[in-house]
Amino acid sequence: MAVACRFPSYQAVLVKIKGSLAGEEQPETTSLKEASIEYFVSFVQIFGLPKSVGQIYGLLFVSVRPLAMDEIVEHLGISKGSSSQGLTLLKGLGAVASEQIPGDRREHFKADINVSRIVTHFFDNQLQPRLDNGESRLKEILRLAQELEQEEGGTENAGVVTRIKALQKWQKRGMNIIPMVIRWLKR
Amino acid sequence: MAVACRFPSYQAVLVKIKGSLAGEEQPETTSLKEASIEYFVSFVQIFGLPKSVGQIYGLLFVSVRPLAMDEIVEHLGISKGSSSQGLTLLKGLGAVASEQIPGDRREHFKADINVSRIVTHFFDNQLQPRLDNGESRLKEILRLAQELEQEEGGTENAGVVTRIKALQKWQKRGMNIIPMVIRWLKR
DNA sequence: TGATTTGTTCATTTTTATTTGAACAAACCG
DNA sequence: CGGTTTGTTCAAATAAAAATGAACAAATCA
Repeated sequence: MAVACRFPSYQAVLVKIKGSLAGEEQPETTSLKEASIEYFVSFVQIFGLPKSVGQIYGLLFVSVRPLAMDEIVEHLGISKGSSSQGLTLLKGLGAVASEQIPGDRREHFKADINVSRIVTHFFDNQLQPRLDNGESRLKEILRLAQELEQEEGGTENAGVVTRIKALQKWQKRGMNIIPMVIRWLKR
Repeated sequence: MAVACRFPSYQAVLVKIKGSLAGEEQPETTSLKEASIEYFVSFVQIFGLPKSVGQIYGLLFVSVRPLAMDEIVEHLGISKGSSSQGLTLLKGLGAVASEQIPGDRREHFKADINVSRIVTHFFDNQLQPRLDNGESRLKEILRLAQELEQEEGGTENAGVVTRIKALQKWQKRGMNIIPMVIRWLKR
């Protein structure tokens, strides 16, 4: 499974236009459950997460009591496999917690709205490692560029080297801003 | 085309393991061009952008002079269509600029490393509108929950209403942090 | 212990996104 | 003008991601 921040796809706009011309009807009234699911589906899609993950969270978010997996499957009409994978992911993010209900063997899930924890988890586990990896790769790129500059003895590559060094500064800046944002969220 | 922040996909890990067992060989030496392309491909994929966009930017980033579209097509072995669409996207992000070279009719492209402008553009055009939309949707969700609470007269939904209000606070926080980050990047 | 319930895994299917390339338009050239 | 170069668009092909569901394992029960 994968997390990202998304733009609408190349041809998505065209599809939308065609859809509205074809006269797609939207339901006039929306229930709380439907509204919540829709909201979280589009939210998780910003981060490139599967729709099913948003559906599950949206359902749990407006549920008055924790739900068992088979209840989620039934409410959403998704497969057991998707539920299991989606819940595993959401637990991993710290976005849902599970508890036992006396006299019921099933695991029961509820939405956790500790956004600060979720974001921190995302930054630490997803963003930070990528930035760390990027740092060492940039070093290698700089090395290659400087090598070329020497070999050729020319000034042609000087601009490239400067550009790489500028990017390194931005890389560092990016890494510095993460703990700042986390601190601000926890405040 | 669509932008997001990505996790690796559900089955991606398995594929990796299979690959290493099959003994995929990596080239021992990497050129500057290759290293730069790889770097930016994985970078843009964090944001859910197509690989071709990263390839194009990576190539332009280490090019000593601006390149015409047919040169990009030739270097990368991608189609004219992908180049055109990718360059349009990158121009839209403010990540590449184009210029005319005297005596040559073709448009020439070069990488722009004004990261602050790119990030600002992303926040303003992608993130902010989504958050604005989210705000009004949350209001509707709250209304529906309060309606239910009244109808049933019960206290069952009280927890849900509280949860929605908590989420609204986080929504506001999210919207506040954007200008802060932008200001910090511009500093 | 054997039957039943609960939950996970992963090959296959389905859905969605990206790339291609041919058709087209627009600008330039002689 | 007609021919050529440059660049865009979009239907179709390809590639990638997500969902399904059957097979399996593990826990509980009677």
